[in-house]
This record gives sequence, C-alpha cells and structure tokens, in this order.
Amino acid sequence: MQDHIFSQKITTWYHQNKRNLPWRDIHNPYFIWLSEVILQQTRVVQGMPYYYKFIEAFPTVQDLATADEKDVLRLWQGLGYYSRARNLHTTAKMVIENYGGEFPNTYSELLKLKGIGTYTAAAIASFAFGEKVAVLDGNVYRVLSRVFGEETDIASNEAKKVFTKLAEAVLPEKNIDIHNQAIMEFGAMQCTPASPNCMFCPLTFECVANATGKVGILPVKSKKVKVRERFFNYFVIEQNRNFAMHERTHKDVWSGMYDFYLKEFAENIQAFDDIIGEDTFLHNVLKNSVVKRESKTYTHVLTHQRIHTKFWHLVINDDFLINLPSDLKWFSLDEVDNLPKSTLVNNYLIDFVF
DNA sequence: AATACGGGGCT
DNA sequence: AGCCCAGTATT
Repeated sequence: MQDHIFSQKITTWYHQNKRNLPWRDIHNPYFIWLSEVILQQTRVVQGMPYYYKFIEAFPTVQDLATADEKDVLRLWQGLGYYSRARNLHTTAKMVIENYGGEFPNTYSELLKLKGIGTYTAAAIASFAFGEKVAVLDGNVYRVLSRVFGEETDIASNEAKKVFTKLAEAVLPEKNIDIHNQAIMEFGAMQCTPASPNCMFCPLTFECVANATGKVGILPVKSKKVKVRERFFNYFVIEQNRNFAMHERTHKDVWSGMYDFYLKEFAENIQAFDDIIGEDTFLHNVLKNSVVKRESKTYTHVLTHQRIHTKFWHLVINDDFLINLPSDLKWFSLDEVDNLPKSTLVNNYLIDFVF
C-alpha cells in the first residue's frame, strides 16, 4: 500500500466517524496541553469531566500557575497518576516564568517541559501549531502493527524506533493535525484492542493482520507487571469533629496527597494488639477514646499493588488534650473535604464520614 | 532496559 | 482475572 493511501483512507474515515470532543478543532495550546495530559493513560469518558473542571477553575495558564498545588491535586483527585497534576502545575509556572506566558511552539521545546514526553509534545506541536511530527500512542501502535503486520513487541525499547519510523512514513505533507487525530480516533473507535470492526473497515484489503489472520495477536505486547500485596491499617483519629491527617511525602503512591495515621505490614496481621504493637502514640489515643468503627477490609487495586486496608475509627474524648506527632495535623470536616486524597481514603470518608 | 505510577471499564 | 487506556519520569 502506498503511504498516502493510508492517510487518505484514515482521514476520510475520520471525517465520517469522529466523536465531537471539546479539545478538538481548537488551537489554544493551553487547552490542548491540558486535555493531552489528562488523557495520558486515561480514557476519554473518564477524563472528560476533569477537562471541564480544569478549564473552568483555571481558564488560563496564568490561573493554573498561581494556584496552590494542593488545589490542583484536589481537582485531579480520582483521576490517578498524580504526578501528572504536580508536573502540570510545575510546567504552568515554567511557562509563565521562562516563556513569558506563551506556550513553546515547537516539538523540541515542548519536550523540555515537565510531564510532556514524546507523545504529548507531538500532539501539542501538531494540533496547536501544525508542526509535521507524528504522534505515537497506544492507538497508533495498535493500528500500525495490524495494518503493516509489524510484530515487534510494543513493550520493547526497539519498538519505539520501529513504530516511529512507520508513523513518520505515513505522515502526509499537510493537515498533520487531522491525520494525527484520525489515526488515534481510528484506533479508539474502529481498530479497537478487542473485537475490532474489521467487517466494515476502510483498510480491509490493505491490512496485513486481516489478510494473515493475525488481528487477534497484534500488537504483540509482552511484560506483565508483578503485583505487590500491601496491608494497611488506617487510624481515623477524630476529636470534636476534627480529623488528624497526614501529607504523604515519601517516594510512594499518592505523594502529596493526604491520608490518616497509618500502620503498614507486609502481611495480613489480624490481632489488634499486634497492629498497635509498641506504638506509644496509639496507646495514648486508645486510652482516651472510643473505637467508633472497625471497617470492613477495602481492597484497593493499583497497577503494581493490591492494598488491603482496614480503617479503625477512633474518637478521642472531647476534653482530652492530645499531642499529635509532628506529621499529623487537625482539619475540620470542610478542610478535609478540600484536601487532596487518594480514592481509597476518599471511599472511606464517603462511606462513613461525609 | 526496567520499573513505578491510579483508577476505571470491558471482556 | 487480565487487559487496556491520547505516557512520563526515574532508576
């Protein structure tokens, strides 16, 4: 197949089948950047409400740059991969401070910004500025591997070179933005991972995978993540309707988000005494409080971890003066609501507190 | 070159 | 239960 035929057919399909998405057919690099970061490893339906929340809360890159990181994280709450939100904030400040508030307008310059990798740089450069650069995301990998019968393992390092070359080869001379949008939309809607619509496909006769019966095995992707089991015991410490919360700062999941006093174990410890152990703070709390609730076990599933969590809700007697460890602070219910929290912590709050 | 990083939805 | 999603940063 001639390369321009591919682009032509994909583009025609796109004009007939594309979804109407709010970040399409615009050229504001700030909005495009926002949408692309939100959509990294995230489905359109999941990201859509966040896109609207963000452009309303932060209509310009200046608004985002001057916001508190906590508020940015709070708005991102529930979307996952929170480093995206922290990097978003960092980059907004960089755009203001180092680029005079104007978004960089080339692929290579965009690549220097935090949270902008090869895909996102290509997306912004082509969508906002019409630069001739090919996007390469999960959709593009899938479409190209099937159409051209490319069997290189897309999880391998070599794949990035191989597929970039393919993606560049099919790039047309003009309307790069449309072409890039088209190939991704084609992957998302037509050439889907499971049960693609090969019966009604504009590339039926050109597609190598279709001809060789390999649609089901392409793209080839190795590598399965090994999942770590973790066991959390959260102590929800309450007094006079204030809650003791802790900001996660270490190199672990949910960095920058808030949670409760935590005792973690590598295995499932059942006995309450073993959970408490020698913790003098907890002993002090327990002597002067009532255990309001022992929750069910929440099993929170992440890509690399399964976190089995029990919440122990302790209410300290009103008049008891307690000294909190330095990493714990009191927050009213309203303040707790406004803190960025993991979905795990938020689920408990929704179930029993809010 | 490998691994960590979320959460949700589909099969 | 396994796979994937408009990937990036870090080791």
